[in-house]
Amino acid sequence: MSTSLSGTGSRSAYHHGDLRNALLDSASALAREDGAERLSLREVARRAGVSHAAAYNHFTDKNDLLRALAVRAFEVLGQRMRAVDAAGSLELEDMAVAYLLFAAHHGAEFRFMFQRSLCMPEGEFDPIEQASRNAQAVLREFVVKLQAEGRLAPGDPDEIALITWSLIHGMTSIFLETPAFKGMPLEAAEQIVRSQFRAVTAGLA
Amino acid sequence: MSTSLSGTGSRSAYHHGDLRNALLDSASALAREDGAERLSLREVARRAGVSHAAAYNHFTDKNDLLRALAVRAFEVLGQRMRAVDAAGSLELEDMAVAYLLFAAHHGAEFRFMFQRSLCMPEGEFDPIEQASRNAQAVLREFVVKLQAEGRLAPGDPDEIALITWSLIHGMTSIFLETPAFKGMPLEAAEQIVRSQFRAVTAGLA
DNA sequence: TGTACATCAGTGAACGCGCGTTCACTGATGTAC
DNA sequence: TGTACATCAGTGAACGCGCGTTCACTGATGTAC
Repeated sequence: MSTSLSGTGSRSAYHHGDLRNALLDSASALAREDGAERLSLREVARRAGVSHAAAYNHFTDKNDLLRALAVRAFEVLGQRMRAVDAAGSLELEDMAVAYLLFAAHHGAEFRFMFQRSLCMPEGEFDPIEQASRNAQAVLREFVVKLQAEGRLAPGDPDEIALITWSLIHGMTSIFLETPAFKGMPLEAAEQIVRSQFRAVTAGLA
Repeated sequence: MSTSLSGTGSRSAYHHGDLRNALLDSASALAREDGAERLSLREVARRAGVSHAAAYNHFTDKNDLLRALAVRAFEVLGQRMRAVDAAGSLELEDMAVAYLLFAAHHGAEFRFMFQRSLCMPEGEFDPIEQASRNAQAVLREFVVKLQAEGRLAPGDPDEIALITWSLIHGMTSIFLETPAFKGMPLEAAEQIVRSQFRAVTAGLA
């Protein structure tokens, strides 16, 4: 994601090739280092090695960039979850772990994904909301599959997916935010999530 | 909390009486309205009806004010939890509900309490960490009491308190942050927390 | 293959703004005698 | 009870700063002929 779309690197520095994604990468790295709320567009551009005005060729304004960051993150999350499904998993806990791992590796984006006030939507159409729904749809499809396989009790898949999503999100938040868990090795967190999820799934099966 | 400590209101506007708490109240209200990350000291003072320099008679700088906000919030949370204990409760779920209600009513402070980057401690001594430990100590004492009463299996109370705290915090975070749950009536959230906690306690008893 | 030109995607100077912080000041209050 | 004075807790002007955004510009690239 941090490599240029031009691939060859033959583009001159002047015409960057994929400045849009490079800016998002810078924003993500800076958010990780300094905190999401201290992000400035000028610093993002500086880090991407470009003048601060250059960003306006790719985003209408600062909020647009931040929103794009959240949208791109939701797309990556969706990919990770789709990969779990495609790999033939039949366990909800695999989805939960995919979510956990994504959050652990993209803690900075995570803030923008769920804390709307950081990049207030302003308009009637909220692209982050749409991206969020797309990711949740992956979980819904997975729930439908598990029901078809008899791994999950029948019932409104929307409702089950919502509850499951919330549970996954909540458990992940604990590991990201609770001071006592922050330094925990990822493998240990993964094991806890798995055992909790087995208990829950037993209840839903 | 928004009333002056002087009580009588006889103090002139010039000598405010309890500007320190008034500033914290303003900060809390503004954080709720505009988002914690957009808080400015000048706006806080403006809202308290005072010049922006006045704040420096009560706080060394902006971060000091934000830290004090988090500390005060932890103290209130501790009081709420102590009240549950003092009322003779023998159920972990009562503590969980107290936590949930506190968070629901103090969502703005909640951010400062757990998101250290908003008011970076800077120094060797972190007053927020201390305040946090004080609040957690209340839960620990409660766990000890439940164990003495035979309501909870014996075991290291520190460990049990930590797990319980994390669970409470995680569940609360779900209700505060997950879009699907944000608009949920508080009573409904309370019922969910209670039923979840009964299940967990059954496992720990 | 060369040339003219439109377009794309950068640059850097400039703007106004609100911010955090400092400062000399002053009005209000409390205390000593 | 009055007066002198120290202290407390405000005021408002001023500072420098980094920010988001705009602008005229220009270099690099792609296309038509």
